[in-house]
Amino acid sequence: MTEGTNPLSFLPLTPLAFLVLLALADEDKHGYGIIKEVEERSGGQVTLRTGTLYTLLQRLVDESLVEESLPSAASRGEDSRRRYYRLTALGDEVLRAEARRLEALIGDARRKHVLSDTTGA
Amino acid sequence: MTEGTNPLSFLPLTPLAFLVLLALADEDKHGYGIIKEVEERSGGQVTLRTGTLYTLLQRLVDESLVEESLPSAASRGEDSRRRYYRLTALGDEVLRAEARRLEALIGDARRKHVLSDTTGA
DNA sequence: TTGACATATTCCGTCCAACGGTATACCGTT
DNA sequence: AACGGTATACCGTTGGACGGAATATGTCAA
Repeated sequence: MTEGTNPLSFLPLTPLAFLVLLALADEDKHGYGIIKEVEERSGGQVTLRTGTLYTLLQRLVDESLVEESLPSAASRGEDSRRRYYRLTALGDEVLRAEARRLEALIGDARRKHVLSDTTGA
Repeated sequence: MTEGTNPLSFLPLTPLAFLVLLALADEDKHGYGIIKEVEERSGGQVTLRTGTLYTLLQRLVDESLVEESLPSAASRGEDSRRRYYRLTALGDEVLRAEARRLEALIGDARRKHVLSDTTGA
């Protein structure tokens, strides 16, 4: 790995990379499934084209944030063309680190009254 | 403006664009000041080079998210080389929209146990 | 008043992620 | 076998970010 294994060295993630890692956080998914999840989750606002997703996915594999996984028992019998991906331990750490970074920025935004303040402070 | 005035059409912002708009949220700043704020706010983690910042700033001006502002009364007497920038009404809307988008994603991350859950749910 | 250093902006070449679309192929249904 | 939906791969182009050099002004001290 050319970037070392320090999660912080991967930040900030591109918006799309964050979306993809987040989509893989709860369960392994195949490429097309990721496209669907991202589009639905954004309320159809973000349209993730195939050219974008598959090259991004390959990049994430190259960076060891994601790895291909053999179809699980649960997915056996499904479309054989599907290639499943899952987060690596490093990918999971990077996702958490980015989520914390964004959480801190949201806090800043609140302090600057960019967002309504839920705490009443 | 080539992109219309719908704030949602600007999303997602690049991580750097979000950082810069957020830096301008509370008060007008000059380029170098933005660089310092972003670096300090990230704990020295993000190093914003001049080439990156000034070209980004110009792009934001072209997109009508930011505009140059004459030095305010408060800043008069300061370094005359400084060029001050402020959010436009559109820029403010875009910043808010992006903050809300990120807030929603942070919620997803919590639901997926990527982040610790502050609500106890 | 000149020298040194920090501040501040501009400009340039390179790199790479994202974009948009096409090609290919397999799936299920009719 | 033909069709629409699913699924991945490939490719040329664009544009934001990168890294640094160039330029110039401000400040302060000797």
